[in-house]
Amino acid sequence: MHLSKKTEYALRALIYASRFPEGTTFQIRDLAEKNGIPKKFLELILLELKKAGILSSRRGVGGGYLLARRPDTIRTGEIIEVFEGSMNAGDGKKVPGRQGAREPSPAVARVVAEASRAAAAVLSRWTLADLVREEDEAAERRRMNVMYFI
Amino acid sequence: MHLSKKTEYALRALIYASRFPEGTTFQIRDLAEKNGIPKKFLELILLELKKAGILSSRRGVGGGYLLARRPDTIRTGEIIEVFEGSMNAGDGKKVPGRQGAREPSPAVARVVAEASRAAAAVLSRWTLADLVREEDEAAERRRMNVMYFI
DNA sequence: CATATATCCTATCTAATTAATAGGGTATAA
DNA sequence: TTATACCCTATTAATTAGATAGGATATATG
Repeated sequence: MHLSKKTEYALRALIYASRFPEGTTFQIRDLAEKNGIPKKFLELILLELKKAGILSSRRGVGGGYLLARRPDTIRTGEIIEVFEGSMNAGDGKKVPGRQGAREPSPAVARVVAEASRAAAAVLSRWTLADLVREEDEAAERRRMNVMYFI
Repeated sequence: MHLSKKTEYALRALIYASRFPEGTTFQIRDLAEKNGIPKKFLELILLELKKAGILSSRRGVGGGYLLARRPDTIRTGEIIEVFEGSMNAGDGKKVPGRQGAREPSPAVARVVAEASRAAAAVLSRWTLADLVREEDEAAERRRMNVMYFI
């Protein structure tokens, strides 16, 4: 499964957002600088996350973004769907198609749908809170490894 | 999960190939015409499937392509991997990356890897023989529906 | 109320990837 | 020796992803 840069940036942004105390905002500029993400590109991404009801925002001086809900209620699959479209079948926009082109085989469609559902099931088991915890544990493991080698 | 045109064409081609008696060949031209696939494009695809050990071929007059193995030994995942690359993590070619860019979060990597494995498991359960059977059953269902409406 | 701040919005540009063509080369049966 | 059908490399066209650009709008604060 391949994630686009948009999705990757979105996930990093939301992990970042999760580290702020509930109700306090962060600024795009800081997030962009600290994570090496192009600021203007990040604006578009956060805006989409807002429209999806995952982030909310306050404009003007002292404003910024913040999570719209608690991290343990935001599923990873929900985030990915915003940028990659539904993992499940039948989400595609119908294009006219070239002359002579046939419909994709129903058998293929079914297998793909089943595989997508299997992946979606995993992605909906993991919440943003799990990602943060996992990230902290990975950092801790790295720290222990460094100590081991000294 | 999105399939590229190449993968779609490859799957259609292999379902088509499965319908010929073992050991008999079919021609690119016929396959292309009957399925509305650009012939020259299809050549490239069949060639890749041959290199992957899924098809074999005979050149010259009376030649053509045929399955290299029996349909019930060819897994759907194997076919898809030829064109989409491994479903599992760590298959990407490392690109230098822009200044300031960070590594993708280990937490994200892990979730994606788990989701990919779940999808790959489904795709490796289904064989080409299953696809053909499923397609035939779908056709039969359509036929019954038509009768019902008469 | 002026100003600085920070989000909001739409359009455009560029690079990369995918899809498709093109034009012969090579093996083989008849 | 000829017609057939796969084999191979290169090029072009179309689409999508990634990134920039330039301002519009809302708001806290002096």
